[in-house]
Amino acid sequence: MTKRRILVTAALPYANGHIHIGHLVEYLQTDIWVRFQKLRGNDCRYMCADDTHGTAIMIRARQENRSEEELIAEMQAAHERDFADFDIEFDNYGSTHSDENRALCAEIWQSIRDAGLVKEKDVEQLFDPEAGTFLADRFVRGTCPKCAATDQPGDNCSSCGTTYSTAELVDPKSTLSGATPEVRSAKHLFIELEQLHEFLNDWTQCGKHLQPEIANYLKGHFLGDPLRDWDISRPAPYFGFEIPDSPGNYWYVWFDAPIGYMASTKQWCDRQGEDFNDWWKSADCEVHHFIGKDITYFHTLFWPGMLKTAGYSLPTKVHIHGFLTVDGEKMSKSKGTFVNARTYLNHLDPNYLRYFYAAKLSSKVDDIDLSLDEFIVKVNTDLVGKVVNLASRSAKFVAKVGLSTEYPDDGGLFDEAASMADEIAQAYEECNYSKAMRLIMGLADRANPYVEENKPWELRKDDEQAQRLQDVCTVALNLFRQIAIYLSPVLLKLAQQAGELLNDPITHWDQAKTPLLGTPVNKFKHMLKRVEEKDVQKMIEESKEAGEAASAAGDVAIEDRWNDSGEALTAEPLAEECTYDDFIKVDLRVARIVSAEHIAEARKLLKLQLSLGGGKTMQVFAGIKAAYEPEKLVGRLVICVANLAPRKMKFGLSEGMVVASGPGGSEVFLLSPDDGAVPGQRVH
RNA sequence: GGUCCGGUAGCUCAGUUGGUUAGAGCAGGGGACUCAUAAUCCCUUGGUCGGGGGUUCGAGUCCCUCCCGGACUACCA
Repeated sequence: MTKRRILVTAALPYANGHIHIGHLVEYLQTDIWVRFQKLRGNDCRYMCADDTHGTAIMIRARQENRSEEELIAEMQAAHERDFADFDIEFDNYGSTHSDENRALCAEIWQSIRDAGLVKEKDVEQLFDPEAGTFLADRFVRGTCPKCAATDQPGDNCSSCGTTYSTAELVDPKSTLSGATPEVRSAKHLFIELEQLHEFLNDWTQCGKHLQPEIANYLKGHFLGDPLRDWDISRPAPYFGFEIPDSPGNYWYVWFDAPIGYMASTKQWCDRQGEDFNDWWKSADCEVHHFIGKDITYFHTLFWPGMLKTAGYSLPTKVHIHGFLTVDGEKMSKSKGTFVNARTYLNHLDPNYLRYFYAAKLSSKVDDIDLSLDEFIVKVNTDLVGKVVNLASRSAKFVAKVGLSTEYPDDGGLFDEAASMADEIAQAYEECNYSKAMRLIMGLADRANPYVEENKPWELRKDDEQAQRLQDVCTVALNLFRQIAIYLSPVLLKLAQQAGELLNDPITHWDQAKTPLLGTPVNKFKHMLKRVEEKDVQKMIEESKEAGEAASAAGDVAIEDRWNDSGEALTAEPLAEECTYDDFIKVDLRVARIVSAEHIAEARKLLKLQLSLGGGKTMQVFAGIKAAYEPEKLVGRLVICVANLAPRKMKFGLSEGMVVASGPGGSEVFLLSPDDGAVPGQRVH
């Protein structure tokens, strides 16, 4: 087989936060793939870097009163430690804030200019006069222009869900300084992606570069219409690279981040004496990107467009994975399931997570779930009970004599496992690790009965059976070694231990084809501890404490025996102060729901008739369908906004709103007055 | 509402181009063994393959339709 040259990247972690177990899905998925390729003898290189630019980094550095460089250096060191401790091994780990990246950005930019893809447009954006900076959407909060909810983010309303531009916000405030931002016009540079539409259509739809569901998604959501211009610049001040031919403007972080893949490769090439063009401008070299589904659009439209225009290799494949849930839910700081890599390492062996993720990952974009109970059971039964057990139950019987010099008759077990090498390899190659793990565990399931049937513990009692004993253990240890080879992309430590035990290092996939014979066998050393439930709990507890500390930071906690989580407050911080006059503008009334009905076509809305008493009624559409059965609402009292300007909705006129708390969906909680209140009473 | 992906044993899933009585691991029940990290081995309970139609000699597998779950995406006062 010819040796493939393969360049692999994982998405660059942002320098604004620590690595957590959600990130690790990707870095482990990629690391396993790279280790597999290397084990097969391919010339495969794993490149990554910290993503360091953007407003968020600039702001944080300011808040911490230090330079951006200091901040990103510290974060990068932390990232690299976390990765290394999870046995994630990069051939080069760089930074987007590097000379190599700056040079490559300039070169690619020039190509894009030369191709006539760049145009200038004025953009109105909010500017913070006190902080002296333009504000990205998330640094502005204000009143929703549609529903008048206060303290809403700059790009969409968390109350009514409307999306809008920051310039449309009513009474906007900068979250940096609290100042009222001014609308300022600034020149921005855009890439006219539409000029590459036909190319992108072909590239995304040809069936080779993307998973089918992703190709479909792009076709449905983007490629059906003209592609929008991509706003690629940000005016100063901005932490990043200034655009050489446009002083005062900086490349938007999403321009220079993927180029960071190349810059990291460049560093490696310079160090190794390799030719950069062999990796990025060669038809003989495959380029594989591993990313999460959240950044699909940058990697499947902009990035191929940039590479194409600049004359570099296009990605051979973009492998896209889903998100991690823990016990079926989004990771949650208050539940302690938002676990940082370091917190995990404080309590558990990284190999557990490597194996568990491998057992769960497929080539689909589906989210994967880390069920903590399943995690414990799976790791213990598969790795300890089935795999390691094979070695630990047979090694000591041959510690003195070593392995037999001829491979004994094992009923075809070894050959059978050897013949599965291609099928297992294929599963790894396709990123279908769950299938690979299933096949490998099947081998362990066949190996243990062999030991059982041949009873080495009885053979050792009879000196005349010494040869037979050695043979049986030779078989068991060779079956164990085969499994360790197949698992070595996932569990390199186990492969190392197997190599040490049998005095023959595992370095190549094909070692699984030939039994190991005649080598000495070392004293068996414990290979993998069982997962203890209490350690998992301690990890969750530590994460929970960290989450609580973060949300309580800045607030003086008074004694609170209910110990309510700070999550709700964090999700939706307090609005700015208002006056009594402001408050009384809103006429809140007690109302009785006199009818409530489903609207078949509406997913979130119920149609309500509210009575304020005396025959006065109002029709209200409320987004509570997922939380309440209409028949259970009829008759109850609620609080409504009675003087809200009526609004025409898809299903009719809504004349007010009922007030409720909660994040939305099925988590909506209507307010009720205490007993005694009657419809029509005003809330003061 | 649109697009896409799923719905197979209590749980996690496998079921190749439609082809014998639908499988595995785990969990549950019973037994055995003691070399091994209370690991292992044997036996065993358990499924109208989401529902209903259709195509076919034959459907978990193909077609239609409905129901349910998830993801993305409108709208959601």
